[in-house]
Amino acid sequence: MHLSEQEIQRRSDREELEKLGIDPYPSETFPVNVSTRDIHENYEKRKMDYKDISLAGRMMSRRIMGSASFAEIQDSRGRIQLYVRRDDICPGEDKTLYNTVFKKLLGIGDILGVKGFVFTTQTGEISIHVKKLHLLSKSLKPLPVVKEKVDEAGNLQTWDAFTDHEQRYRQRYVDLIVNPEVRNTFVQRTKVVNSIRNYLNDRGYLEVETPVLQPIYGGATAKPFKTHHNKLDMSLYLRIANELYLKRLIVGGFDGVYEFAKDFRNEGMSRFHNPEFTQVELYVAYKDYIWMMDLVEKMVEKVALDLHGTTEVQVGENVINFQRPWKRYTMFEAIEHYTGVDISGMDENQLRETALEMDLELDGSMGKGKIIDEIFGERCEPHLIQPTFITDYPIEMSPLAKKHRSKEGLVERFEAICNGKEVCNAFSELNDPQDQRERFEDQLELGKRGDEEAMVLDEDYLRALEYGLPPTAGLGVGIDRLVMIMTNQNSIQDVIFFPQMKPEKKAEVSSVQDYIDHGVREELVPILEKLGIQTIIQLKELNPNKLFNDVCGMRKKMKLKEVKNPTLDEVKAWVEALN
RNA sequence: GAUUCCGUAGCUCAGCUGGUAGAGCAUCUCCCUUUUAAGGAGAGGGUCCUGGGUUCGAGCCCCAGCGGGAUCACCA
Repeated sequence: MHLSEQEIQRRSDREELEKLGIDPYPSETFPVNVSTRDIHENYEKRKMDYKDISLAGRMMSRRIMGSASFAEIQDSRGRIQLYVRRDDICPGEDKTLYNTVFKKLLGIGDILGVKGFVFTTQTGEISIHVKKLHLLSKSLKPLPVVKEKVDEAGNLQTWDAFTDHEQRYRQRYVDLIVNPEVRNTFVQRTKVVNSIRNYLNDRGYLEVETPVLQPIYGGATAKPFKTHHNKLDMSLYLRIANELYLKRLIVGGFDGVYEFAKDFRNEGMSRFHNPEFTQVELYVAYKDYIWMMDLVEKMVEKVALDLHGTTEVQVGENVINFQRPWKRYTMFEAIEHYTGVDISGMDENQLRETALEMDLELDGSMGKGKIIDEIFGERCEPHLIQPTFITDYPIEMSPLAKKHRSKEGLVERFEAICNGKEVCNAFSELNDPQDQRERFEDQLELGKRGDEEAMVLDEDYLRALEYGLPPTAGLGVGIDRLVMIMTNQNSIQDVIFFPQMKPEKKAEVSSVQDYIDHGVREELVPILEKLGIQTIIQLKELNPNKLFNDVCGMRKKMKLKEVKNPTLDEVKAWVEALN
């Protein structure tokens, strides 16, 4: 493994610490009695309470000014400045702890425990005057150092920010250490989930768990991930939704169930799509979609209030206001409003023509429902910035929703659209088993026409419906997208800790032992590595005379006086062994 | 999957028409009793993503690949 200069330095610092009898990874607990946030919030009010404090965290900066130093330590809540004076942490004659350990062997990124008292410096910064200093964990990787300053206007300026998306997502731990707003986004994410969970629990709905591995996937139109169970020797699918299982539970007699579900869809990725994502689905017996619209409005309004204390949320250029009531359009009204065309009476051919006139791309597998969905998705959805309910969808695109009580060809379904994207989907659940069977059969037909997302027929679900599903309202809320809006993030990757990425490629590198086994003296290995040789195989292609010269030259350049040069015969042996 | 942009030191980024690689921070050494992104002085640090090609000569030009971003498509 190739180590950078700084990594080698840190490994050597670690060894020096051990030689001084300091365990770089001690096992004893370090008692903490205060957080940085507690100090910042309460010190001014209750100064006497902060005379004997104990705090742990990661050292983020260090400024040495002779026999006194300043450092910043970061815990899970924030940062605070440390004031470390030589004669305080080294009261006796031996000044090693300050001069050697603190000034030389510790570094940015190390996790420290400190004991002392809180005070305010001459420049007015609340700080900890350190009396005792403990190393709790030595960091061997240099941390990207981000400097920040609040200017007179109150704006946060940053220098050398850690911004590379690939590194931030692959090494989220580093992202979290150096970019505090990232941590905050994820705290907010959990608040969104808690807010919804509390809302639903307060109404007496039961949080449940249903299978992730499903023999028949269902509940949505999407392509699944397929896997295999060895002992049962059968195919299983990672769920694309949990809808059908939750409704089985309503059949079983629960009157309100919900689940925060990780769902998996084997489709494209974008800033709105990760292969695994989170939805909360809720089913409530003896209710309909109109009732559910009220619930969504109240619940999401509460989420905004819980997070921000207001119903208004800044999202990109827009301020989105979640205050009830939200606008409501039927799907046909929305299309007419944004395109001027009334499609409510059209058959499939007329719809196809209309869509083509709007320059939309269609393919042969698209039925009536998909075409309408295409028109809506292209011409209406992007315009819907403020939260808006779209109701009464065509029956063809909603195989699990109940027929509309009064409008022919439609179902009792709504979506809430916000910032141009769907954030939830709900309907009065179809509970007529015969109708449901026919809808599944229509889906099979679509599947035969080439629609890869068409649903498959689930006999067990139909059997459950035959026992009788009460009238039920169902809801799915995309948590990732709701969090994106609530936290003003532009990409789903910024609200998922570990978004899916291609694996990092590992460069093939021979180990020192590989070289020794090949007859290369250990002390010569760093020279070969320095010459850019990664694997022993590479030696095969080299001219032994040139390699001999290069090794001797590099030994001189690296000033390795104690290393004996190889002989030409030695080098020839390395190369010939491979040819 | 398509289009397009990007990949240079631990981090952020320069690098001209092709002429053997630079800055700030970080690191190291020395000096220094309270500083506010930054105390002073000095030093070291590079597979210029990878592999081919063109050329006397490639970080730069051409081709292929890998990884990532953005937009579009599919979708939530």
